[in-house]
Amino acid sequence: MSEGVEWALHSCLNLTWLDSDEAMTAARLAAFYELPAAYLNKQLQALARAGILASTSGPRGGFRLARPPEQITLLDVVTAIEGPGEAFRCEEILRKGPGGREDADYRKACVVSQAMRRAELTWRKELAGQTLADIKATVERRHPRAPASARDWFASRRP
Amino acid sequence: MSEGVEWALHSCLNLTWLDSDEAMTAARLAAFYELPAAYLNKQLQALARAGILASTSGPRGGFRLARPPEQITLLDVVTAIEGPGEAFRCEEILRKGPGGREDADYRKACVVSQAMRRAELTWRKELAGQTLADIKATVERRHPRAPASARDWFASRRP
DNA sequence: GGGTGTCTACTCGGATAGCTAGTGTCCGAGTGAACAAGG
DNA sequence: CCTTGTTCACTCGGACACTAGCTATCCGAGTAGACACCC
Repeated sequence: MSEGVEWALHSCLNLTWLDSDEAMTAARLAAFYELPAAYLNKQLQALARAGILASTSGPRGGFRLARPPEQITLLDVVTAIEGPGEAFRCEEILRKGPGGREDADYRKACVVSQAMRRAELTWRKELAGQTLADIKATVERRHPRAPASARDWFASRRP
Repeated sequence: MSEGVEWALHSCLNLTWLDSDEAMTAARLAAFYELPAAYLNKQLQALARAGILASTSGPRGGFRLARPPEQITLLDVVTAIEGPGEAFRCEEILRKGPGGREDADYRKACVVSQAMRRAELTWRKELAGQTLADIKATVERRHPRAPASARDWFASRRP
């Protein structure tokens, strides 16, 4: 799995602690974790294309959450970065086998494919069951000073 | 996920239909699905290193299951090919952040990492709950002629 | 005929290239704010 | 003082190199069977 998923999740989490009308620069989000700014920008672009973030150009521009954290699941973020394809992609090798039929859809018929798909479905379901708001709440419960600390850091680094 | 996982799973399934004392050549297993023989051989080597297959060299040599299908889970095969590392590898970017501690283990402490790890655990659990024997039984129930058909094909292609 | 040594063909095993996709960087288009000038 | 036009710094967005890991291939080490030869 791509490294950008971790960056995207933490960046989205940081955005939940901001005023929703305020936009955050990719450069500042990157500086928070000492990440390469240009590359994080690329990942945030993907999130914007997926409708998770809203981006505005020019001065005072940047990224902000496109919808409330309750409506952003971890699966949304992962899918935006990794793409919609499944991790286990059935290439239907049964078709090339002796009893293979050209018209059959082995993604559905193949038992191996089904088993792998079912496992991946539980993974997706687990990720879809956790929203950004849940993560935010858990972090705030365990580390109550984290949000204010992050806000202060971003405020102190304001240009 | 690597393409070899699909090949490995189907090859192991074919091996369940063989007499346990008979070894199957990588070349013949590859010919069954028209796969590149040398590359499949590489994947089977990984399965052998993991203790899933037993390999014997020389004439009448090849691969066979190292233990009964009931004791080989899908997770075993996936892990053998993909390696033991997790798909989401937490790089602990929190350590580089403002409140980061050098001594903390963010793979355990980070809420994001926990959520991703939990999802991946359900995936692993689902894969670990399915053995090669289960797959074999399901295939034989849905396509009763499949085992004999495969056996005949391998027999007809015996050098 | 039976035993034995050699030979050969066959198989795995690891070392070796090629290629796609993830990683990282850069510069340009667009934009909104700030500023200066004029009414 | 207020309005308006211009300028300009700032930001995203996509286009361009670089790297790592997956894909694919090849040849060598080892082995088990077959064969020929000798007793």
